[in-house]
Amino acid sequence: MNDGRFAIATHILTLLSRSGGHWVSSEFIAGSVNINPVLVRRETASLRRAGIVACKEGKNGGYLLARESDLILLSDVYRALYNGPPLAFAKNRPNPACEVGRQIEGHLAALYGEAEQALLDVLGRTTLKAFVDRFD
Amino acid sequence: MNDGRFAIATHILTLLSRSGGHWVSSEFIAGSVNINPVLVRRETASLRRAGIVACKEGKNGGYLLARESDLILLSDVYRALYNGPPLAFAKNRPNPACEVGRQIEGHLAALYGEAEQALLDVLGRTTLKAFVDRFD
DNA sequence: GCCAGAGTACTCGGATAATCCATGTCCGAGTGCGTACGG
DNA sequence: CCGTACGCACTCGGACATGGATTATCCGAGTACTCTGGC
Repeated sequence: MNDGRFAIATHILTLLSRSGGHWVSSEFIAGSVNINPVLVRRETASLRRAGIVACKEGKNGGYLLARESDLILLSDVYRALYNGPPLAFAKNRPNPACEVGRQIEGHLAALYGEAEQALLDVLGRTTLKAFVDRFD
Repeated sequence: MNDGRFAIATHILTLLSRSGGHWVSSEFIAGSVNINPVLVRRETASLRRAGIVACKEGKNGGYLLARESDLILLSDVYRALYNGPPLAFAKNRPNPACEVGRQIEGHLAALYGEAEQALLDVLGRTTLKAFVDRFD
């Protein structure tokens, strides 16, 4: 979560929520977030697969919220981005010949499960609309 | 947190907790975690700055818990590793000319604060000793 | 004046190249043990 | 035989290469608006 992707996604959705139902291009979004338009499309791809945003190609195309902002929970956004396997150990597996190495993945997975659930509880308490309403 | 650093640190501390008060070298730890010894030293450097582990150079040197394992909370470990500024936006600052871009960092920081606190609450409920006791 | 059709402009999506950070390798600093020499 | 001093082996810590992943550039696919020609 602290890799910036959630921040980008939230920024995108905030812009879409304030667009008044108009299609917003990735280039415009990129200008506000101050990143490359391709990165915007990367994130919107995840959000689109999760059914949070809709896209339209061609002239005057862009992105739009797929449903009302008060029906989008920030936990939905989190899940849309991090729906992969729980990455307790990304690359190197611990040494199975070591008593600790053999068991730690399971224990860490349990701990991570608790932690992630707590995170989702917090994010699930806030809708996108509530978040956007905090802006002037 | 999902970058593997916490997993490595927890693994290290588990090994130290089971060492029976003997100094454990970074190379031995690396063998169990299955990573390069330098990465172990990187993490122990953070843990040492936080006063969680002690180190000794020279022959028969290595690392040791700086205090009893039931006095080390997993939240202490988390704070030791991620004590930097809240990285809501790591690299590119949002466009200040945009109404959303100007405000989103603050709103995200508030949200991240809540989320991180929930995480710390979970981790703060478990001591290193309790975690290690789950191993056979 | 009105309709149809092609052209054009604009946008998303994916493939390929460049950049950056995490990882790995190497070398210096420090410490304890072993050994050898002198008393 | 005992004490001291030197040398060596081992370990941490930081500086400099390397590799893979993130980021940026480019090109193709698709859609709506526009302009032109015909009726």
